[in-house]
Amino acid sequence: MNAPIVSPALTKNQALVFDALNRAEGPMSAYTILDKLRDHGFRAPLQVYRALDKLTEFGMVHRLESLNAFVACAHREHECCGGAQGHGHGTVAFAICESCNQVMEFHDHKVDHQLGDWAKSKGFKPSKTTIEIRGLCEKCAA
Amino acid sequence: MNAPIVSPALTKNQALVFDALNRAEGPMSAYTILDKLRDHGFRAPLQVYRALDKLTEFGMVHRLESLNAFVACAHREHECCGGAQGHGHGTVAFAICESCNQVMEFHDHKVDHQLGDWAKSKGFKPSKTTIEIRGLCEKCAA
DNA sequence: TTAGAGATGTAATGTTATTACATCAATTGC
DNA sequence: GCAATTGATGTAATAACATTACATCTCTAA
Ligand SMILES: [Zn+2]
Ligand SMILES: [Zn+2]
Ligand SMILES: [Zn+2]
Ligand SMILES: [Zn+2]
Repeated sequence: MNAPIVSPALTKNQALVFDALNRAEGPMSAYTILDKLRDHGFRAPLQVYRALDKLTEFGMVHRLESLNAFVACAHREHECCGGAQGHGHGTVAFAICESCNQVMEFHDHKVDHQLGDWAKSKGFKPSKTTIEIRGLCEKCAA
Repeated sequence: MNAPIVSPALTKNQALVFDALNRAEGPMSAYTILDKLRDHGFRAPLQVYRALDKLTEFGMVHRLESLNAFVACAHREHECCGGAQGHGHGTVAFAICESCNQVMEFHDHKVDHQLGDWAKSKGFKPSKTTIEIRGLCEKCAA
């Protein structure tokens, strides 16, 4: 099954974590989230990790592998390139500014299809694809 | 400066780590490498991390972000898509089998250029790009 | 010969993630 | 109503990954 099109009802902990990520300006580590939620009763890492697992499964949150951190989903496109991954669309990519920590989430058909073609040609069956560009955003590169 | 075309002379520790990675069938974590090299005098994680840093800088080793692990470079292509990254070629991508842990390293012009175009259009200056496809290799998917 | 740069050794610490086990709450079937 | 199941939660302990700090050591260039 793919992730549901409509966001599922969140549990209390999931809602707290999702809210924290939405308020944040950039990605946060699980332990940073934990610290932000201590006032709301969070005491242990597992409370955060469990919520993040579900939110990721729902496609509402993405994990940035090169940062060991998490961001709320920011994609604004229609469903496309439907596949086994993500929010019912194809692979998501991220551009991460190493100066201001801003993250841009985007989806690129051509990249997605090209990687899909490569996989097909090799008989490789993708389950999850990570694309992360580290560098400097326009503002910070100036 | 880009990485040198010719591999530089390696220090003793760098050579030991590189050799361990080349002998390995798949990616290894820094601590796994440490354990393999205890007989050769390695005692602390930092000895491994320092060597890995240099080898990565030389383009002889790649870090797999989604695994927190390292592989010896396996690319066999000519220099192309020259850029600020890697061994004098463009971005490298990896397909990682979650069943047998085999890793395929490849370079795809179209993907590279497409991501480069996206960056250009946004004024983003890439320093390092990570592309990792997790899934099942042909053999394991059968 | 001495000052600087780079490599090394070691210990301690910091950061990220998981395992194990107990408990609680909502749902289902009887 | 009342077990049985399922999923969410709480807590502690531990595992896995990575860095900081500091002391040597070696080579080389002035
Ligand atoms: Zn998204
Ligand atoms: Zn920036
Ligand atoms: Zn390579
Ligand atoms: Zn396989």
